Amino acid sequence: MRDTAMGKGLRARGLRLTSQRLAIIKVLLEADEHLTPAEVLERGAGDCPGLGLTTVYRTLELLRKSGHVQRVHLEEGCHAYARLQEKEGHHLVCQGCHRVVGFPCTGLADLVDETAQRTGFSVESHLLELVGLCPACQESDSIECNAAGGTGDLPSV
Amino acid sequence: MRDTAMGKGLRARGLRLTSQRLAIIKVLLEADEHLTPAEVLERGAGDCPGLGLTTVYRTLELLRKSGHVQRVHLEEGCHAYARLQEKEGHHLVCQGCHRVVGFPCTGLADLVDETAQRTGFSVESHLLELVGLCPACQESDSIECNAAGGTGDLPSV
DNA sequence: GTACTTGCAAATAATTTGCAAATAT
DNA sequence: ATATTTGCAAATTATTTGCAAGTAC
Repeated sequence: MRDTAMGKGLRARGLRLTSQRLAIIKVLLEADEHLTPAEVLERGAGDCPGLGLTTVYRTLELLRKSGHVQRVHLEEGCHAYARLQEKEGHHLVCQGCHRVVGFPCTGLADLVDETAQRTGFSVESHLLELVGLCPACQESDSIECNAAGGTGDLPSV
Repeated sequence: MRDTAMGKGLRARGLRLTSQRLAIIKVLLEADEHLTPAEVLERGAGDCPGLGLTTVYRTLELLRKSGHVQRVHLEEGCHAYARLQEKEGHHLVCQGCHRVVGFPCTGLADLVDETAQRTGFSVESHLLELVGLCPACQESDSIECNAAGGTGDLPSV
């Protein structure tokens, strides 16, 4: 863990690599899904007994600030975390198993430019999140392995 | 208010148009920014004294389910609400004054299709939010009319 | 008249902070 | 050796729920 991008990222900022932080990084690297702080705690406690929720919150925030982890925004229950998996990470989230796959945001530039021109806004960043079903969850008859449920009960986007 | 899309939307669902709901709808229609439930309460209380926060939460949720209002996701302090302003609403949010402008998501289809093919996911919906500065806030020297502050202190997307 | 709504108060859940003890470097 | 980090407990903040009273239709 010490030599991962996350580990190096922390050191580069003059931060210390404690056993707690290493355990949290390990959890994030091994997870395919987005995780809440409580879930990170649960998994991390395996490697690091006595790990505290406060530390998890603080470490996730450090990793977010150094750009290694990103918040995943969900209609219900916001603020889960997932690591960035490819350059320029945006997230593709599975409704069934919560797996998160990153993808680059190429192809968005035109839309952003056009919108910026039309509105006069200067666009500094963007958040793009696709929601759907991963191959495995499509097969296993939709949402049966599900946890977070649907998005609502009427039309939306 | 009774004849607005929001008002009709509620009636269409067999819901009643109470003074509280009308006041909340008015607040949303008159706001250019995204608002937290507490802010909606504060403004709505002008028209409807005694309006309760519980009612605001419940009404925003009803409007969200009927597709007239959407949650705006922010890195810090998620879960503000803004009305949908154009078809297929996505949001362009001003960091300075929190104004929210909607825009249609045309141009995203290719990216979505390509990503779906590459990953095998079936994509059911997406969340796109652009963040930047509106024309007014660009002039008045960036973030001076600001409230929510920056996004962090290191690189990100 | 009746079913839907409201607002209060209380319950829950999520997140942050103060601080003394522990620890990485 | 020392500044950073931890974890507890407590404080905050956000959101939800039960329920009797009120109200739109």
